[in-house]
Amino acid sequence: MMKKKILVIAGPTAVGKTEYSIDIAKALDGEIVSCDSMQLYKYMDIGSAKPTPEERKEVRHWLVDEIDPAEDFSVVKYRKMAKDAIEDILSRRKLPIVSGGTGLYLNSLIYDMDFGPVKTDMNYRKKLEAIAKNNGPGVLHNKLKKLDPKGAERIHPNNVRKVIRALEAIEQGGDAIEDFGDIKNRTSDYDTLLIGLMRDREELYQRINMRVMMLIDKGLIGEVEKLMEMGFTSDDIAMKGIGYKEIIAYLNGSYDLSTAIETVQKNTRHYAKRQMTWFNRYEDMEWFDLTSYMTHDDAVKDILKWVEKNR
RNA sequence: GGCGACAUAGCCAAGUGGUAAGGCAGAGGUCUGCAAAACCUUUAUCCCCAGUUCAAAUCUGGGUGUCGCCU
Repeated sequence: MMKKKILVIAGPTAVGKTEYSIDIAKALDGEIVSCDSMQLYKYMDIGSAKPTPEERKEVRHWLVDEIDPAEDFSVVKYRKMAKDAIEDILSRRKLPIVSGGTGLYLNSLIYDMDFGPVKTDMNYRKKLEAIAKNNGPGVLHNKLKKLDPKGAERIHPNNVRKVIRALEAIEQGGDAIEDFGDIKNRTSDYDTLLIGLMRDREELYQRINMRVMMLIDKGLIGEVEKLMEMGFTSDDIAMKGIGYKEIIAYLNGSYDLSTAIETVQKNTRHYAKRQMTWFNRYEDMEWFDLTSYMTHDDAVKDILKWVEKNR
C-alpha cells in the first residue's frame, strides 16, 4: 500500500515560509497545515504574523485561529488536530503541506512519539515549582535521580520545567519519559518530504528587525491592549510569546517603547537561531538557501523541481 | 590655557600588589504533554612607554585619549 505523502516546509521565523508555502501549495494543489504554536491562538493575529485573510483565501490553512489564548494546550493536542487535518486533506486527494517553525510539534507528526498516558497536572507542577524556588532546583533533580536515573542524567538540574515534567510522568502513575534520542525511525503513518528554508544569518536578522517594526506599524500594541482588555494576562502561555510579553512590559511601564521593540527583535533573533539548531538535525531535510536566489519565483521553481523529482 | 576624574572584551562593568568576577550582545548546543517555552556551553591578559617589586590591571613618572569644571 502506498504511504500517504505529506510535504513539510520548515525554517526559522521570518524566513518567508508563509509566502513560499502558499505558492508551493498552489502549484501542487495542496492545503497548508500550520505547525506554529502561536498562530494557533485566536485574537493574536499581528504578533504571530499569521497569514492574512487574503492569503488564507488563496490556499486553505488549517490550525490557524483554533484555540483560545487561555486554553491549556500541548503537543498532544496539536498532533491530534494536525493528523485530523491531514486525513481530511488526503481524503479529498489533495497534498497536505505542513508548514511552520515549531520543532517539537513537527516531531510529533513525523516521528512516532509516545507521550504516555499521564496528562499535565497544573497543581502538581505549581507545587513542585514552589519547592524548586524555595529549596533550589537540586532538590527536585535529586528526587528524579532516585525515580528515573536515566532521565536525571539527561535533564540538567537547572531545567526545572523538564525535571518537573519527568517527575510528573512517574509520580502520576506513568512510565519514565522517553529519550528522543531513542527514536530512530520516522513514523510509518506518512511518507514525509522535508524542505528547509534558510537565508544568510545577516539577511535573516535584517528581515527579523524589519518585520518587528512592521508589526508595530500594523498595530501590535493595540492588539496587545485588546487582549489585556479581554482579560488575558502574562500568566497565559500565549501571552508569553515573543512580541507579546515585551509589549505587555511596555504597557506596564517596565520598558520604554524603543527598549520593548529592541527586545522583541533580539528575542526573535534568538528564537530563529534555536530553530535552525533544531532543524539542522533532520539529516534528510533538503535545504534551500533563499539568499542565493535572484527572485522569489526562481526559488519556488527550484523547490517544485525538487519535489517533483522526489515525490 | 588651568584644575580634576576616568581609561579593563563589541557594549556595561567588578577587581586597588599574588596571576583578570558578572551581565548583555555574539557563537555553538540540548529538547517526548507550557516549546515563540525551559535549559546548557563558550569569548581578554587590563590605552601606550618607562620604572619600582620575587610579583603590577592594581604603585610611580611620562605620553595619548575621553569626560567634567574653571578662565
